[in-house]
Amino acid sequence: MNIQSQNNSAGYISSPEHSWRKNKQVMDDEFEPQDKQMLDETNSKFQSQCLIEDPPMQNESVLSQNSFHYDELQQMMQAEILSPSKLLRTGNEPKSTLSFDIKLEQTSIQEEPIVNQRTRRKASKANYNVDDSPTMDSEIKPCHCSKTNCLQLYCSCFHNRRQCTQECKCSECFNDGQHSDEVLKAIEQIKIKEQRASHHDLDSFDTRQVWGCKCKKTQCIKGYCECFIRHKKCSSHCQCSNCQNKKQKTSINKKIKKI
DNA sequence: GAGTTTGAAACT
DNA sequence: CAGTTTCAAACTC
Repeated sequence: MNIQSQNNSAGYISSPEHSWRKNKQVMDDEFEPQDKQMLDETNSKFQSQCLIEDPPMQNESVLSQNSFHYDELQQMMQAEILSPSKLLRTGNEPKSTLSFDIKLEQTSIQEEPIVNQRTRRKASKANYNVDDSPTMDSEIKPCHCSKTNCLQLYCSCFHNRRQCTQECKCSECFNDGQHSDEVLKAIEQIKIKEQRASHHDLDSFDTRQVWGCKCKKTQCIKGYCECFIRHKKCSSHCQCSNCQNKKQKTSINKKIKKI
């Protein structure tokens, strides 16, 4: 078994162990106790194979999920800056190769070709991938930021760690490849706040991750709800009210039969 | 397309 | 850490 290490959108890499933990959390939310026992056995085998067949990570500092390494990030950003800037783009060409692609090449972990690689989930609600299929960067909708210089997580482009494009209608954009210092500072600040808050062990820049909605009025059935947008059922992580997007208790046997 | 509503992000 | 404000996207008309 060759378990692919997954990159996240901040340029860090989730280990197979980390992925397994996330999968287990999903399982804990989705299945009945009797179903979980069956899956636990399967997961135990899976985890054992991870431990046996996957070599130890070569560079833990690089692979650390939540650590922030300014020098490495700067290297990545510099590489990113080398890509065509917003001013040179036509809007039709593929957007710049993202920073984590470069990081992945620095590891010895086997990777899929970029074409087939599971790309980062789109960031903003408008940019969420509704069918959970791989998302081409060029499919990400442009932002319309007017006040944040595209340097906060409100900005879908910034959140996905990609430069704004000519299609964006943002004002005074600093995420255009010409303001790398500002971008780096913004990322650093977010990471620092993330570490202070420690609300979760997830990465703010990993937009594939869902850590629960807090919908109050829309019953989690409108585009405001991140779970709904992703065709995910709300889980115990959510703090929503009057939710109409909760999972239905179904037997795992039905799910297995489908497989 | 303008105005309103919404929930995430940021702030206090 | 709970409440408030700010923000950009979703939504409505």
